[in-house]
Amino acid sequence: MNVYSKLEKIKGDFMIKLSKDFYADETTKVAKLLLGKKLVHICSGERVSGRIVEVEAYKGISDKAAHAYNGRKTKRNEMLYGECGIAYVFFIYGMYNCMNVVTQKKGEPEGVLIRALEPCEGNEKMAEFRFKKRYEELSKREVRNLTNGPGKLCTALDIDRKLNGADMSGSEIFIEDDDFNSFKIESSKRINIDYAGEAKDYLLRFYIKGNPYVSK
DNA sequence: CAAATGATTCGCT
DNA sequence: GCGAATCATTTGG
Repeated sequence: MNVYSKLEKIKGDFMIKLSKDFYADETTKVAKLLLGKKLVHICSGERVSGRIVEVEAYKGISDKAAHAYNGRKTKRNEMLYGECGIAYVFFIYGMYNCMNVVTQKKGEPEGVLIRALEPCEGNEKMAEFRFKKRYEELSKREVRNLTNGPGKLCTALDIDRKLNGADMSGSEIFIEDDDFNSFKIESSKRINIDYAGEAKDYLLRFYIKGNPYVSK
């Protein structure tokens, strides 16, 4: 399977943008493969990006924690039912956005929640979006809290519902493989899904062992 | 440090 | 109305 659509040369390094095919696979497998990849949003022509260090798999119809559990389909979650490789961005707790990438085949409403990033490029823009300050002015605590949670990373990368349905292989928001592979994967229960019955105990959260930007 | 609490809006029942 | 795939702040040790 050719999972790569494009080879791009940026700042002297080879970056490979993940194509739609990458996301067509089984959700848990895609979730683990996304660890170490780089999420990029082009903001006013500038690359703002972070390495994916924490994800959760949501297994759709059979998963009590998933928005599409039992085939539930609404205006809000309809993106999950479409083609894979699409962004599903939803608004939560009155204030925050969370971002998923849709996986598997059309009609299989599954996805991977991006839960934390390690900042890579565009630190000045991230500092502005998150704290309305210059990067140099951030406290140590603010630097550590730039992108270490699903709502935080959306604020830092200026991701909101205007990107719901965006093609993740397009030119505005996408994920790159830059061959970062030197890490161990840990798994755990998913976060803040106490309502989900037996599904709350599934080990569908994956993160890079020891990475300081994994959410607390 | 950990635990508790308030913020604030949308989508669905 | 109510609860939500969250976070910042405060409080107490």
